[in-house]
Amino acid sequence: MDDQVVLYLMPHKIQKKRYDDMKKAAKCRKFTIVDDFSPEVTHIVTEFETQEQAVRHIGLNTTEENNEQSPEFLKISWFTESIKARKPVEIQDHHRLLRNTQEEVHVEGNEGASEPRFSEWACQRSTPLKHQNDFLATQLEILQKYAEMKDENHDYSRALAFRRASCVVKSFPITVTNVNQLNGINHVGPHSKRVIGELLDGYCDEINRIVNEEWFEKMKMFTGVFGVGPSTAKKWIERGWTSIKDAQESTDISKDWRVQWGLAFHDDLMNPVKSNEAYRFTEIIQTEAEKILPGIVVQLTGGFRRGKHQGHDIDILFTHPNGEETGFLPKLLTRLEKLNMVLCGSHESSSFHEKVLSEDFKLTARGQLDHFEKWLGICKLPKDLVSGDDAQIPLSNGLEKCTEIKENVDSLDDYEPKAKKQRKCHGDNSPFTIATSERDWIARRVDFIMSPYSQYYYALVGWTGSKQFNRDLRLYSQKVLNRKLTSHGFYDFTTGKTLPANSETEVFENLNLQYQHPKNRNC
DNA sequence: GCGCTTAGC
DNA sequence: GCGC
DNA sequence: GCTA
Ligand SMILES: Nc1nc2c(ncn2[C@H]2C[C@H](O)[C@@H](COP(=O)(O)OP(=O)(O)OP(=O)(O)O)O2)c(=O)[nH]1
Ligand SMILES: [Mg+2]
Ligand SMILES: [Mg+2]
Repeated sequence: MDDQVVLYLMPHKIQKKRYDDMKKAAKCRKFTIVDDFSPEVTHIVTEFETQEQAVRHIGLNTTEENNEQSPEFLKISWFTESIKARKPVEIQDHHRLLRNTQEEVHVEGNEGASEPRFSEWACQRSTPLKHQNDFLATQLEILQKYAEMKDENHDYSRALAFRRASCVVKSFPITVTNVNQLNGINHVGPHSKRVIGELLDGYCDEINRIVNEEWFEKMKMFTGVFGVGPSTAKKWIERGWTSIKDAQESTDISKDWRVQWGLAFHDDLMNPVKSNEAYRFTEIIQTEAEKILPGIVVQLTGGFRRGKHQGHDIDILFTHPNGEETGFLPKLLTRLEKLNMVLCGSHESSSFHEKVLSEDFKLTARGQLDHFEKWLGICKLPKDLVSGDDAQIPLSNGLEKCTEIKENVDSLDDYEPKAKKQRKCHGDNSPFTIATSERDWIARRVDFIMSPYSQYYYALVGWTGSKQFNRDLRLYSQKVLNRKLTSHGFYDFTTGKTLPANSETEVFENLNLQYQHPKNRNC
């Protein structure tokens, strides 16, 4: 009788319910089963294919074989047989996990081919910007958007379904000419198939009716305002408003700073940001950032990092390899305000910073938060930086355009400017007054994010997106690996610990996923 | 029938 | 809406 | 509810 068996059942790749049932079954039969891996574990049971995969997820540094002491790595089949026998059965070779050889294991279903079979997970497929089914994807995303805006009986999930169908055709290797080509492909169900079939025949009534709906046009227009979502947009339509002007002229409009500034600068913000503009702005920010904190890493992320030529904003991620990042964002914002580049914005903190709970990051004497990780706002960018069709406008030139007060700037370093400075808004004038005044700059939505170096590569993956890629990655993490992925890390629900990553590649390795280049994350 | 990404304000 |  |  072998009473030395200590069982560890890895939760990865097992549905939560099934996992709990299995543990219960083991406990019923008086097996010694532990929740977390520890050195006294003798039998590891897992759904992973190979021992190497399992080892990586236990987070064990078992590069060396630990002689007779090392635990057995076993398939689920050993577990089920043991449950049936009501005792641990004798281990045979077919119970053991495979060992990785030099060669990657072949994916079943397409012999000899190098391409893996079409995955049900978007994060396991390549989704480039330019693909084979632009028309179909665009049309399916009309259904997505319409469902998002209708949002009656939880239409948001229907919207998700259409988005997934769209992402399938975006990553499909050939142009779809017959709907039967999508047979057996996940996330393209009867409804999407019907729509695709009709589109291929030249006419889809459902989509036609939607694009001819005035309500849909108005919803798209109003939700295009920064700070206005479907709920507010519906209220505005019910008031009888039909144009942005109607909202701008209203007196009892929301006091939310985002809506006020969003309405005032709607024309500017509707104008898409071009990639050249984003690159140049990033260089300006890098120059200023390095003055404040030498060694800082400045990375343009968001859609531009995925190779998009246009975007609705500029997303910039910062980190510092020596962990000297605390307090940087407030300094950067103060600096940009002195350069007269900031219109308005707001700070967000993070609950994931180790120090945020322990130390007193309260208010400084100047009444400003001195610790935050994210800033969302609107910046002023010189018009020639925007229009400059990649001409040879030197950066300094672009900068001067923003800074009527530039001569003073360098001597202003710790000088408190004039009267009261509002928290969310800059200057004494109203957003509308500023927007309609003569100006040589354009308003742009900007996001700044500071990440501790230990979390940087998770932040980079998260802020590179796309949003749909993130959702899929996070769902995969939860359902397949039973772990939580965020832009701060990759957590084990049971141990509460996170796996470190020192590159984007390592983030994908931790997830046991093929690396996807940013340009192929355009889900 | 249930679940559908995760987080801050 | 789609997958389990 | 809106935003990333
Ligand atoms: N996890 C998660 N990440 C998101 C979500 N929305 C956006 N992100 C991430 C992925 C995006 O690429 C990144 C920047 O957000 P943006 O709204 O700026 O999107 P993106 O830059 O991709 O497109 P854009 O051209 O700016 O419209 O933030 C979300 O709902 N969940
Ligand atoms: Mg963006
Ligand atoms: Mg953004």
